[in-house]
Amino acid sequence: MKRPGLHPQKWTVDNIAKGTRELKMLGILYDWDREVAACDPDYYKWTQWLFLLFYERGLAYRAMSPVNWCPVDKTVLANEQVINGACERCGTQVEQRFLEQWFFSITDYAGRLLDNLDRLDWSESTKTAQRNWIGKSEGAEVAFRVQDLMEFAGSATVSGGGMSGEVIPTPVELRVFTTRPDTIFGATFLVVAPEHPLADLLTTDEQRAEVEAYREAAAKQDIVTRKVNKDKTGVFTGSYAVNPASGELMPVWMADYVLMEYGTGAIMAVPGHDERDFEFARKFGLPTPRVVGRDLHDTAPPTDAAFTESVNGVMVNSGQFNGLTVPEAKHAIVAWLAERGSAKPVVNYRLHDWCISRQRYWGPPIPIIYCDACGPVPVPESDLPVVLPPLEDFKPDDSGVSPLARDEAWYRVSCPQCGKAARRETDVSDTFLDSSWYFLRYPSANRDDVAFDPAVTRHWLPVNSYIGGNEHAVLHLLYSRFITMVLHDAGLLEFEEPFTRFRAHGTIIREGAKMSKSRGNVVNPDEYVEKWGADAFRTYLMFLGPYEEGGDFRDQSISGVRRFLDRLWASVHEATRAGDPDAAVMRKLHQTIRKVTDDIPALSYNTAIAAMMEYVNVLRAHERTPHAREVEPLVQLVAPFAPHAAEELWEVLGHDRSVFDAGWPAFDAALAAEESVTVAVQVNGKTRGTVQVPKDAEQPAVLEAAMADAGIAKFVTGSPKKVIYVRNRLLNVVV
RNA sequence: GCGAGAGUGGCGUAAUUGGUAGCCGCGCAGGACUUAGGAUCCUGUGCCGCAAGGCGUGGGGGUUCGAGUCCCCCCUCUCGCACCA
Repeated sequence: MKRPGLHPQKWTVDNIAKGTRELKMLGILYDWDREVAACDPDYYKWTQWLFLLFYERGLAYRAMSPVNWCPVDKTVLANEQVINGACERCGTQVEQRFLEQWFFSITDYAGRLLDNLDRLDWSESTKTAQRNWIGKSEGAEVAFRVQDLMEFAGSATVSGGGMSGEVIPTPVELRVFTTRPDTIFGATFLVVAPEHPLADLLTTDEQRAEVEAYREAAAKQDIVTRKVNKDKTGVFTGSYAVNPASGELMPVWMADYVLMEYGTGAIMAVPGHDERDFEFARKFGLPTPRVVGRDLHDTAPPTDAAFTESVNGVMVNSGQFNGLTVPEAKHAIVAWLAERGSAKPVVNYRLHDWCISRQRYWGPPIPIIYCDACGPVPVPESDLPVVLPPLEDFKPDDSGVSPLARDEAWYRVSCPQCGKAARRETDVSDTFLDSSWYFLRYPSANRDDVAFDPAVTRHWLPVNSYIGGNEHAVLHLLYSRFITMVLHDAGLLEFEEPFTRFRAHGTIIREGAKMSKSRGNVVNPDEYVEKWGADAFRTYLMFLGPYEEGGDFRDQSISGVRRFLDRLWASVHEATRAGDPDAAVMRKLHQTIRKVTDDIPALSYNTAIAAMMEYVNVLRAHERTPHAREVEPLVQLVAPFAPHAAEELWEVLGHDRSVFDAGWPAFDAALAAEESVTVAVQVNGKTRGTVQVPKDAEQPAVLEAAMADAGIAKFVTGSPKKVIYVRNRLLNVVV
C-alpha cells in the first residue's frame, strides 16, 4: 500500500476509487448514499468534536513520554504498531524518544472494558485476546521504608501546611506492586527502573558514577531491544530499605528489567520464587531463600530455578504465616501489613493510556491552540473543522514535529480566548481514532449538524453483527468500545457496547501458502471476475472453507462452483410448468431450505452451498427436467451468494421485481419429512449393515428387520445380552 | 515462555454435537456424445485384500454398548502476546 513520494491526498482518493470499483464489481450490497471517508472534513469535523468532548471530560491529556520512534517514517508508533521491535509499516528497528503527546485515558475504563466482555456475543478467542491485552493483575502495593533517608522541604505538603518555617522530614518510602505478597518474607532486595523518580535520591555518593553510567546506557537503548534482550544487567544504588514483614535490610538495586511503565516502576525481588529475580540474584550473588515449599519440611533454598508453584504451595520461613497455603497467605499477609500501614490491595492493568498523537501530515489536526497567556485552549466547536491545509511538502523531517508546523499561515492563529497571537497544535490524531466511531456516523452520514442523530442511532445501533479480521481483536475493537462507553457516559448514547455480536473471518491462503505481494501469489479479483464471473468468484470464496477459519484458494477448485452455477442456470432455463413437481424432489427442496436458512446466520456458508449443490444434483439426476416450482425457491436461496445470476434467473421465471424484494422461501416441515429412515445396525459396536424402516419405528420392529438380514444376523452368535436403540438412527446388539 | 486455535482420503472440506466417518467440491479412472474437446453428461473413487473380512480421523492410554467428538499424557502446525512483577 505504501507508495513513497505520492501525495496522501492523491493516494487516498485513488484507493477509495479502486476499492469502490471492486466492491461494485463483486456486487457487494452496500448503501452508497451513506458512504463515509475519514479524510473528508465533513467526517473529521466530528472526530475533532469527539476529541473536544474527551478533553472537556478530562479524558484527554498531554504528557511527556517515551515513545517508539520510527527513524524511516519519522513518526511515533503505538506499542501495538511495533512488531518484534520493528515498525509495522516499514520494518525498520524502532528507537526510543521523549516527546509531548496527547493521550486518551483508556485505563480509566479498563475495569469496565474487561467486565463487559462476559456479556458480549463475541468469538471466545477475540474476547481472550482483549482480556490478555487489558491484563488485569490483582495484588498489593507495599511500601518499603528506605534506611536513613529523609525527604525535606520544598514539597507541597510542607509548604501548604502552614508550619511556619519548620521543616518536617519525612522518611522516603519505595512503593512496589506485587501479585505475590505472600512471598514478602523472601523478598531480599528491591529493584527500581532506571527512570524511577527517586533514583537520584537513592543513589549514594560512592555509587553515583556507576549508577549514572547505567542510567545513560539504558536511556540510549530503544524500548524494544530493552524488552527483547533478557540478559539481566543492573547496578547497586548504595541504599537499603527495610522489609516491613521480616524487618531485615534489603539492598536497593537498579535494573532495566523493571519497567517504569508498569506498576510503580519498582519491585520487591523474591529470587526464590520468581524466575527473573532468581536469574538476577544468581548473576549478582544475592541469596535466594525459600518461603514457599511443597510441604512444611521443604525449607531449603531453591538452587536450580525459582519455585513458582502458586496454588498448592505451603508457606515456610514466614513467621506466623508458616503452614498457610499460598492463596491463604496472600490475604492474611496483606491484611496484616495493611493494619500496620505498609500495604494495600491493588489492581493493576497492563493496558496503557492511548497515545493518539501523530507527528505526521495526513490526519485530522488535533483541535487545540496554544496561547502564551491562556495555555492550551480548545478550538470552539463553532470553528470546527480545523481543516488540514493542502501541503505540497508533506514529508516528516527529523525534528519530531509535524510537517504542519511549516505552514506558517495555518500554524499562527489568534487565541480563541484572549485574541492574542497563538499557535495551533501540529499533531494530528491516530487513524484508529477515525475508525473507532465510524459505525455511529454511517447511519447519520448525511447530517451536517450533528455527529450522529439520536433517533437514527436508536433505530440502527448498536451493530448487531460485526464481522472483521482478527488483526482488529485488540486495537480497533477495544478503542471503539472505549469511545462508545465515554459517549454513553456523556449521555449521548443509550448503549455502552457498540458491537453486540462479533465474529472474525479466517485467513484465506493460496495453494497452501500465505498470500503476499513478495511471493507474488495474491488473488487479483479482476482476473477471476474476468475468467469465471463475479458470482462464481464470490460463491467460491464462501465455499472454499469454513468462514471463521479461512481456507485454501485453489484456482482449479473454482471450476466446481462455476459448474454448479451453470447447472443452476440450465435448470431454470429448461424448467417446465407442465404437471406437478416431484414429491421426492420437493422433500429435498424443503430440506435444503431448512439447511441454508440455518447455515447462513451461523456463518456456515460452505455447507449452505454444498447443500444447494446436492439439491441441484437431485434436480437433474438421470437427466430429468426440473419443474419450475422446484427451481424457483432455489434461486432465492442462491441470491445472497450469486446475486447477478439470481436476478437474471428470477426474471426468466417471470418476475418483474428484484429477487431481493421477493423475501425468503418458506420452509414446510411436513414437506421435508421423510417417511422411511435408514437405521444403522451394529453388533457389539461394529456396524454390520443398515435396515430401511418406517420413520419412528419402535425397537422390536427394527430388531426384527435387522435379524431378517442374513448379513447382519450371522454376527449375532448368541442371544443378545443387551440391545441399544436410538430412534431413527441406530440399533446396537450386544451379544 | 504464556495464551488461543487447529491436526480427518491425493487435495479443499463435511459429520444432525457421543450414534453408519468421508456429504459437497477439486483431482483421478472408466464410459457416453463427438471430426475434435482443457466442453457437457453418466459411473466409480479412504487404505489393504480375489473374497470373506480387516484397518482407518497426528501418536499413546482411558471412559462407554458405541469416541473424529468426552478425560489424561505426548507430538506437530498456525496466530496473538512476551522481562507486566
